[in-house]
Amino acid sequence: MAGEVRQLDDRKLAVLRAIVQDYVGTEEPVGSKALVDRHNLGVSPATVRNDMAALEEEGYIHQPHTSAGRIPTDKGYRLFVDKLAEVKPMSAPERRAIRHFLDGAVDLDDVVARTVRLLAQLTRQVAVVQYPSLSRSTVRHIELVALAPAKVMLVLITNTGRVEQRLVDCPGTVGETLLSDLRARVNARAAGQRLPDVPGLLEELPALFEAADRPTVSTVLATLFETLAEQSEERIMLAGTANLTRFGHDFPLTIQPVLEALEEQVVLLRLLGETADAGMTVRIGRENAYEGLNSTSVVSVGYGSGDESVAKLGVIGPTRMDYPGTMGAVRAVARYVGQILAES
Amino acid sequence: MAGEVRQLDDRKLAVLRAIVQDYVGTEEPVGSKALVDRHNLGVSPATVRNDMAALEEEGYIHQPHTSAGRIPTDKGYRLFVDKLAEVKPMSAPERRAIRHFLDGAVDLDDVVARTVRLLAQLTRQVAVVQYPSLSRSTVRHIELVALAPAKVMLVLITNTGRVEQRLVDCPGTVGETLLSDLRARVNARAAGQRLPDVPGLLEELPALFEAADRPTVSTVLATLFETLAEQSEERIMLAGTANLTRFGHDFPLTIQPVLEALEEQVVLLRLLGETADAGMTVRIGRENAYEGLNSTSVVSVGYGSGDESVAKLGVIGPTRMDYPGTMGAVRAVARYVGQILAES
DNA sequence: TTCTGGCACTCGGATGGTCGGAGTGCCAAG
DNA sequence: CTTGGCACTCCGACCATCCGAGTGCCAGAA
Repeated sequence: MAGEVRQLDDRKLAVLRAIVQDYVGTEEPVGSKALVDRHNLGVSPATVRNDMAALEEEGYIHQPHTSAGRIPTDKGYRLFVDKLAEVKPMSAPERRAIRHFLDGAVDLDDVVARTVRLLAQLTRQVAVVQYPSLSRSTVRHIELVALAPAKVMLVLITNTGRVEQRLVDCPGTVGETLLSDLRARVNARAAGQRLPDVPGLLEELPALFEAADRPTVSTVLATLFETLAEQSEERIMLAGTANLTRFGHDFPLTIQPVLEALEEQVVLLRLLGETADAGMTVRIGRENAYEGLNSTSVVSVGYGSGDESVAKLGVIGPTRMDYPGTMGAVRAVARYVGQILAES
Repeated sequence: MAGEVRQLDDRKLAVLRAIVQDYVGTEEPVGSKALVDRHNLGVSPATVRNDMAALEEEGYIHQPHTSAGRIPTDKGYRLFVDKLAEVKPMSAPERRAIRHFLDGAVDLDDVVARTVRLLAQLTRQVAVVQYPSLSRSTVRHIELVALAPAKVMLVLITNTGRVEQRLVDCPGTVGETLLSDLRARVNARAAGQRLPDVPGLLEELPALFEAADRPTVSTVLATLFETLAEQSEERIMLAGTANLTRFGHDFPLTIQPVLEALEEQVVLLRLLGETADAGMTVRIGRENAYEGLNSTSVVSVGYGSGDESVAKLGVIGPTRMDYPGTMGAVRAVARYVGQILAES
């Protein structure tokens, strides 16, 4: 008995899978007849209809009008993603192309720019790439440059290639001796350390200097700490917004909030922030906290130079997207970006 | 006689001006009756109709369908901009708001980001701001940092606050003495100079070093020259794409090419590049070289810290835009950005 | 000569009715 | 439990009609 119930459920799942696949392909509600024609489920349309009724009862699919085909609901897509779909790996030529395209990058900006374009092209959707975040990076070098008697430029270089600079107005004239002394000490302690740990390591540094120099040292360090902490400096790059126009022909109403969301770095950062550190995150329709993205899905994943993720990237598309393909592309790109970062 | 002809022409121009204003306001073809109702031209609809016929004959306006109102053509807008419209100055509160909003910026990225958002908000259109170009800037400081025995990081800081960094792989180990010597000499010659002039000034620098060090010096200099020359590093920031959705309700067909154009930095750079160095440039519809922007107008202007323009900014909107207001906003923002840059 | 009121005409867009077909739900039989 | 049959629903396309805004032109007034 249990076996037969199981059998039934399997078929219902197969029907759901078929509905999702067809709908993603055609963008039109799919009916029972079309289903049996296109997929060789070994049953008749009438049977499929019964299954559909059950699936609808459970909230996995839904019909826009009484006598129309069915459309997957968010819940339906969710089940599809969780249970029915397998991430589609990139083909060998695709992998080569990714590799080749990313290999040409000359600096971090370029890596990010190439990545985001590549992702947009591969998925034909909107791609988002976050710059390696400061908080996960380590210090490669901290440079202090005297620009004027009381002006120092502070340059922070991270292992991910990110460079941040700040102008420091010092309370008094800054001698070259003091500056190189400070530079040496700061680097000795901070180099190789994770950014958030640095303030702790430099805490008693002013005490090591002569009283006269302490204000200057403190000022410089304060600016450094600010720079380290500045989460607001999280940056993001975007590409493929033109793909939004393919979202369906009813879209004028739905494209505007999406574009607005994409302009708000804060929204995007939060979006990516919700990505799990390991594994891929898929947020479908209403699962997105931000209202403007209620009819879109977000596929995101962390990437990093080592095992650890230093930032996130992802794509944003209609809920009716090709999940296996998209997930495959996102995963592959994330992996290669990680490799590139590790090499540089 | 001549006086009477003149009179006629003046009225026709007034009619054209009225048509442009009404059409920009309502987004609907404007008929003769509506015109005389809304503007107090002292004549009857029939007279206006005659003038309209003449204007159409001349190609300044056009009717989409036989029995519809008139719409200005690109040529009509051009005449309007050249002869009939006056740039609308910003009101005092608006100017204060601009000033205040831009004053909060902490670094160059922030200035550009704020500017572009501000411009998008003021004009309710798509805004574009080019980063101060390297070729117009001068060197503030060049820093050399040893990262590894044979790896040097080169950091170029310009007077506009731009920072460029490059990794240099040197042919051999680089001693600290050599590095500081090189740093001192380079800065002594290059500081304060315009970027394109720098290579010339450093040309015989290798000759001043010992033979053993020359390969290293040359390598570093080569990278520096590359960085200086890298026009491709021209960067641009964009905001307000969501405003595209207001372009009219027929827009699905027209929004896509625009979005595509906006994604191509190259297109945008060329667009801004065509801006006259002094004064404001307005390109209307077909006047834009890029095909995707054939139904948009671009208002752009140079900005700079001194009298000289170091970069361009502008907005992109439908040909049916509020030219006086847009031009006013663009001019005002450019002026204030210039001031901000001059101060920092 | 220039402007004006009148008039016939055009044509786009809205309204509403009809019709076909895709798709459904249900039922009775296999 | 599956299947074929059947009645039913209802969307969307198609078509005809109609209304009104707007035009061009003309004859008369200023």
